[in-house]
Amino acid sequence: MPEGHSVHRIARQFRLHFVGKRVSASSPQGRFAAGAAELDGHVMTDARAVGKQMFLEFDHERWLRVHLGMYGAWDFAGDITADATVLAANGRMGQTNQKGTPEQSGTPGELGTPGQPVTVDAAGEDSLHSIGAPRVARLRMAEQEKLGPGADTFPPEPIGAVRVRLLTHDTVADLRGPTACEVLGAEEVQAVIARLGPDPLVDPGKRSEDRFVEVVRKKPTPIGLLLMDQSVVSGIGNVYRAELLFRAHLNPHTPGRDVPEETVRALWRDWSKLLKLGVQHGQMMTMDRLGAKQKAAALAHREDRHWVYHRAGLPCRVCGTPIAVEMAAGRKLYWCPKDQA
DNA sequence: CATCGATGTTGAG
DNA sequence: TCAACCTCGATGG
Repeated sequence: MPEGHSVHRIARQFRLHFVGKRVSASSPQGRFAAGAAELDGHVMTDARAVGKQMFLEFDHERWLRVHLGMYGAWDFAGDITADATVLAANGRMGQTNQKGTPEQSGTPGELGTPGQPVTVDAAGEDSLHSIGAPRVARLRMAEQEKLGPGADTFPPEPIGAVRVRLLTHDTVADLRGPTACEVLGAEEVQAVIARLGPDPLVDPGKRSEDRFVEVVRKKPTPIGLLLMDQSVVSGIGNVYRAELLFRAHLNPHTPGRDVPEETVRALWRDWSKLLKLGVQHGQMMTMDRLGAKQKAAALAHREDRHWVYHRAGLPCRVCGTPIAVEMAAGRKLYWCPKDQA
């Protein structure tokens, strides 16, 4: 489900609350028992996102590669600091931990205690008003971010089929429903990354733009398919594709080699901009050209958030022409037949 | 409560 | 080109 911006957000969450800490790894569901055993007891040393893929590095040169696919998600709980902007937008501030945990709060070397859940005190807060209320924040990070039901003990019981649980002394991350989850060596990680097109946040600068332009401009493949090809450019999914093409006034069927070079460059720069914006806000912001009032509506209601995505048959926000939808490589492609003629 | 569809990728045919 | 993967919110009865 998540497109590139979500995966970058998740990697950041790991950098903030896991990197530098010793991790207890397990597979409550059982399907990743061997992989978890290989990571168990090691210190997480890095967390990186490339496109929709995430790589977690451990201190014995082993990496966990995770791809969330269609419905994968990470559930974070414990001493995590949620993004107030996003949670406010979702209208569920709940029991968010607002302590502002510093990045280096963890003590490397201290092991989590999976077998012995302990009741967590609302540290430094008066608990009289919160009797019966969950004290451990739970944050689900997939395509959307939202607070979960919370918990009274740390670590909380895994909910659902948890493929991997990564536990530190004060934080926990549960992975469910991923397309890919495997332990790799550094060389294998490099091989995976080498097969991916440029990611504007990983490879900023002109070299990446040139690479993207060069590849697109030599292919007969429709631009609507090229934007979804992770070997051409990383991180774009079905929503960003539709929105980028609309913003470029570009017909999705145009062969890559027929798209004017300046338009291809504009596409790359717009993707860079939307990706940064998405990471910043924790959700897709494809209608940044709007005024403040419309922007607020877009933040509050998902259905008001896009120019063309998921708007088949509805009037184009610019010209009123009904938005068209067609299947392209098994995915729904939305576009305005007039503004993207 | 059953069913459907989804922001993705892989591999079979 | 299509099913499988395996999750969950939206929708309908």
